[in-house]
Amino acid sequence: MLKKITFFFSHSKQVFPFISTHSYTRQLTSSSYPPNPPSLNTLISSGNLNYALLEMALQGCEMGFRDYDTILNECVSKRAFREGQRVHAHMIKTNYQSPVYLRTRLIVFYTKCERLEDARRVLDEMPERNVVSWTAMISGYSKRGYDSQALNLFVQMLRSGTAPNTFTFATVLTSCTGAFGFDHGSQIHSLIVKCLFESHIYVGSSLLDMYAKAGKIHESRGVFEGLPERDVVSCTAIISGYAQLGLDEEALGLFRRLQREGMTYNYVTYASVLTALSGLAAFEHGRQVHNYVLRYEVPSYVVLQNSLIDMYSKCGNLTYSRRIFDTMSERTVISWNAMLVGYSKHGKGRKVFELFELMKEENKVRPDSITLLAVLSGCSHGGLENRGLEIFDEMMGRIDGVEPTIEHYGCIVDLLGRAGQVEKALEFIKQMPFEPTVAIWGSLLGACRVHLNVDIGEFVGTQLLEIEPENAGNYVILSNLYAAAGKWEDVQRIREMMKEKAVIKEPGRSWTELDQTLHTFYASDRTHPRKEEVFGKVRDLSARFKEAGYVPDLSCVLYDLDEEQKERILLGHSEKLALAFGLINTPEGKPIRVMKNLRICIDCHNFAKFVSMVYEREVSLRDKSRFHHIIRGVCSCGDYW
DNA sequence: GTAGGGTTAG
Repeated sequence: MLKKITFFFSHSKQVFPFISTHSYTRQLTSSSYPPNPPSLNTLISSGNLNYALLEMALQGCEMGFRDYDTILNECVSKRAFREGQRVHAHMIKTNYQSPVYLRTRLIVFYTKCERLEDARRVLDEMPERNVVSWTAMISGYSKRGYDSQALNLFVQMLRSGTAPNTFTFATVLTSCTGAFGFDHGSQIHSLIVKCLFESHIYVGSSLLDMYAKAGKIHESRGVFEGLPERDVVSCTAIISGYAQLGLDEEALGLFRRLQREGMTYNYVTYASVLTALSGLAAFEHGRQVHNYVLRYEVPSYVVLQNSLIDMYSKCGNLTYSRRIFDTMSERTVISWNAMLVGYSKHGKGRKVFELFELMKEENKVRPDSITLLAVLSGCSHGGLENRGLEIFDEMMGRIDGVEPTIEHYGCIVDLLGRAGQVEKALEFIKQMPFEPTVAIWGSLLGACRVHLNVDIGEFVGTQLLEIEPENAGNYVILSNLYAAAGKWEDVQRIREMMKEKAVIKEPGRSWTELDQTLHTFYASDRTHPRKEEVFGKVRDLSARFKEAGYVPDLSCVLYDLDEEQKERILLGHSEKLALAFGLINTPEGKPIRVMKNLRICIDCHNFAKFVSMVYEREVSLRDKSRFHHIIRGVCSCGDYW
């Protein structure tokens, strides 16, 4: 199938008007000494909080509503916790009867200073509350990620008979995430409809985002299309909804449509567009976005740089990623993680380790759970088993360190399995404080296949088929293992089981970029306009490679067919079609880049090695989880993935 | 006095 992404940044002048930054300095003229001592409000608004507080104390001040209001406002904007606390104490000491308005300010003050318990105490002690005080507290919980507290408080608010307003709904919907997000969110949606707020732009964008995050993209789109007006946030929310679900082409298509319709965008929109481009590995398009972003320096520039690091890495160009990383004036933990993950997925274990050391040395940003995942997986794939184990032990032993999750344990299973220590990996699984997941069994099964451990492989495979009988991939790996061990009866048995139970979820799809167009191929594709030419090329390649020693791995086909038919199926694999297409259309010596939506099969991996040897081409193949850089028949993955 | 979208992994 031919999918062309139109060159959607071609009208740069209208689309991205040049943004000039004006800076001007305002000379503050110093006035003569004031004839009268400054009033409390003047002191506060001049920003001299401490002086204001001192005045307050010295005068044993009779503070009024306006004084408290102004000073608390100042404390909120400066996040001045100690000072605000003193103001609160002053209110209590002088027995000031705060109105709802000021108590709400106190709630906001405490939530902004991340003192949720203090904020809640203020709310709980209020003699009367209104919708704003409830919403301020709900918002405090939501922003800090205390979703269940936010939802509980929302329910309490409803029970108290206070009607939510648009602020409340827009806020509380952001806490509808995770396992029950959709249940809560759709109930709240009903309330919104009843209150006639469905068309409200803030409520609507929060609502469509809730649906998108729950994976209900049709509902999300429905809300979006029903909005009477659109703005940058609602447009970005729907685009990012598609992108985050991996519906990259849809995200870009919608972006183009909205762009034609005159949508405005900002750095968040760019970040979402980059996510979609990364998914497609659309290098040239990504580079264009980079060009525009360079002119779009905003305070959140670091977010965009993080997206760019990731985009270049997912497009196979780590050099560009590192260049951005090195020139950043400020780095967040995400910047480090994006770079570390990049090295790790490209199989560059030593680079991962070096960068991690640099991160610790710089000591500006604390490693988090994702950092450790990247480092452990990098060590595992880069042959640095001992380093990986050391880091894991260190992590377990430290109080201030990262709490190990099941994923971290999974990395260690992978690391041991990859190093050939299959028994040790099994022991490790048995001692974990977690129930093993399908990912963990799957990783060990892969190790059993590579290291030909049929006994453990059988045990692991059986566990896996029980937990996840519908996943066709598990049958394939187990069958590969039996085939490699020459146990043909078992291969037959697995094939029968698969026919009975397995569901092939997603069809294999590969694509390659040529002249800013993505050419997509499905297995045994009959839709691409140049299919005859491509199939012919694959057949030629196969014949040529056989002379050089290529033997088709028929164990990758689980259908009950004769050998000739099996070979025909193998030759129709989408990766081979995309590789052949790349060979036809690119000049000699140019690296070939192919992307695949699933994991690459053993036979195609081997086929790609022959492409690299016979044609002396570098082949870069990105599958679902990692890169395979193949040079002269040797793959960066070390034949283990 | 209260509000919506974003970047790393899976």
